[in-house]
Amino acid sequence: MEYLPDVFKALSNPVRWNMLQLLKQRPLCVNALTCHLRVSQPAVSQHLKILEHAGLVRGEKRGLQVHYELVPERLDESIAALRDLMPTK
Amino acid sequence: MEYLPDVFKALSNPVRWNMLQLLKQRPLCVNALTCHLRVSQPAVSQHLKILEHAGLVRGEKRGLQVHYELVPERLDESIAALRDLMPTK
DNA sequence: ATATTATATAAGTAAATTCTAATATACTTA
DNA sequence: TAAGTATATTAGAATTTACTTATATAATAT
Repeated sequence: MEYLPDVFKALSNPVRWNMLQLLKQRPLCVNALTCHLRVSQPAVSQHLKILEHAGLVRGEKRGLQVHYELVPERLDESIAALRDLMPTK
Repeated sequence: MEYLPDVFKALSNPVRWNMLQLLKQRPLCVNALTCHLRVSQPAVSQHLKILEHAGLVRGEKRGLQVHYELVPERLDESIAALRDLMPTK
């Protein structure tokens, strides 16, 4: 559970939060994500790297494109960590 | 839900995470928190300010001391936000 | 009133974050 | 092979974070 601050750090940026919202429905390629956000393509790649390192998304190469999708397991672990913080158990 | 990145930013620091773990059981005053952590008292006060601004803790003055405690409602909201991100619903 | 104790604020600094512009890499197609 | 497209990486600048030291504020006690 030592990676938790990394996960929350990944979640703490508004651009990355928007990216996760976009990925919530379906996987998207870098270009599609870039079109929906107000930052450059390199910025999107950099944010994806942070999210991937935190284990929150996963990229799969498909021809020229890389399709990124959420990793629900990591979200589950984050939820569990927050729930563990609750005083009333 | 616009404050969410602030909440996750508050959660993303290891010192603050430790503080929340310490507050999980019972309220603690600033000095007690400082004794358990490796940073100075002013640093603890500054971290508490960030946690309080994020709505994750609340301080109550009791004589000379200020007792800080978790705010479970905000934790609940954060959990709900993460759950809302889950693809399989 | 003065001293003591607990906490908060201010000022300054080193390191981390986040962006853009430029460039590199990888794959596909003519 | 050469050109085009999608993504990643690099370098550098502006901003934010997180700390320490010094000081201020507030409450209590002598």
